[in-house]
Amino acid sequence: MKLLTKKTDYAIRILAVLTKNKNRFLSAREISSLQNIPYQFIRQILRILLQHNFVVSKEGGKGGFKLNVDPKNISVSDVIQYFQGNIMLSKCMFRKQLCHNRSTCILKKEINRIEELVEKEFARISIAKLTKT
Amino acid sequence: MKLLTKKTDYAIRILAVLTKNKNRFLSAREISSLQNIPYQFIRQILRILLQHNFVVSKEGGKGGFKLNVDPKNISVSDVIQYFQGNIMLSKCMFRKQLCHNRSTCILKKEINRIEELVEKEFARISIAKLTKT
DNA sequence: CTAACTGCTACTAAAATAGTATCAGTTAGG
DNA sequence: CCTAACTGATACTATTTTAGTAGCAGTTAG
Repeated sequence: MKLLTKKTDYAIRILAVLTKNKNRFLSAREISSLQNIPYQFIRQILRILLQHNFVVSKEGGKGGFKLNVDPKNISVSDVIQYFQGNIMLSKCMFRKQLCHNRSTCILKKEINRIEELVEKEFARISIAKLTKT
Repeated sequence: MKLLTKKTDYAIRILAVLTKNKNRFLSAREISSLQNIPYQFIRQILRILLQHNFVVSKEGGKGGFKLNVDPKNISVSDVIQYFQGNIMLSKCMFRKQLCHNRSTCILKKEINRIEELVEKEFARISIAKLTKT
């Protein structure tokens, strides 16, 4: 049961670090060494965070990344969305062949219910909450 | 977010079929065609179910597998245990390097909490419940 | 005796995750 | 106006996990 991949985990940690340094640009290199995340990997993650406007960037010397949203308004499930795809993806792939099989359908229903539960729980955890001392 | 692997999913479906045929031995071949599960794959899964005494087997012609427990007493999380390993495995792998980083620890704590929640939910779903018409 | 079974071991294939390399373009600061 | 320190973007490779296969030895009903 791996709820979060490393990418997601790193992304959250990056956002947490940026939250603690709201007012300046942190370079990929800097965050990488602060959090022990491989440099090239962090660059990839930062680009995704950038694309989804979680952060803004500044190019050139002394450039880097800065938070672009209120950490109260980013939840772990928002991050999951972009790094692991939609949290709710099991749409009864067995429908055609197997819905005559009642137990399969019930299982899918239960899984969906639990996935929703997980999603809600992650939605309640904001980056702000994680960085609160 | 994939809560169940195919192996687990199949295992549950196998147990459900066996529940519906409590009083006779079903061969791997039979279950395979009933549930559209690849034959060799199902054999693997059945062997694991056997090793953990979920089922008993009979060798030779007309042999096969039969449920060995009360389906009320098998939960989805029991099955997960054997096919996906312990549901609760994230033991703060970052402890050494990162627990000075408060946010990481809080995240781990939250993940653990959610994993526990998932485990409890799956524990409440028995095979009997899944096969109830 | 043999076809239909299971027991067991050891594979291969495919997909997802994790991590790397590299080049082009930007900019602060000497 | 050069250059070192940056980001933008693309395209890889490596590792791990999941999914599925092959095949032989031994058992048993008929």
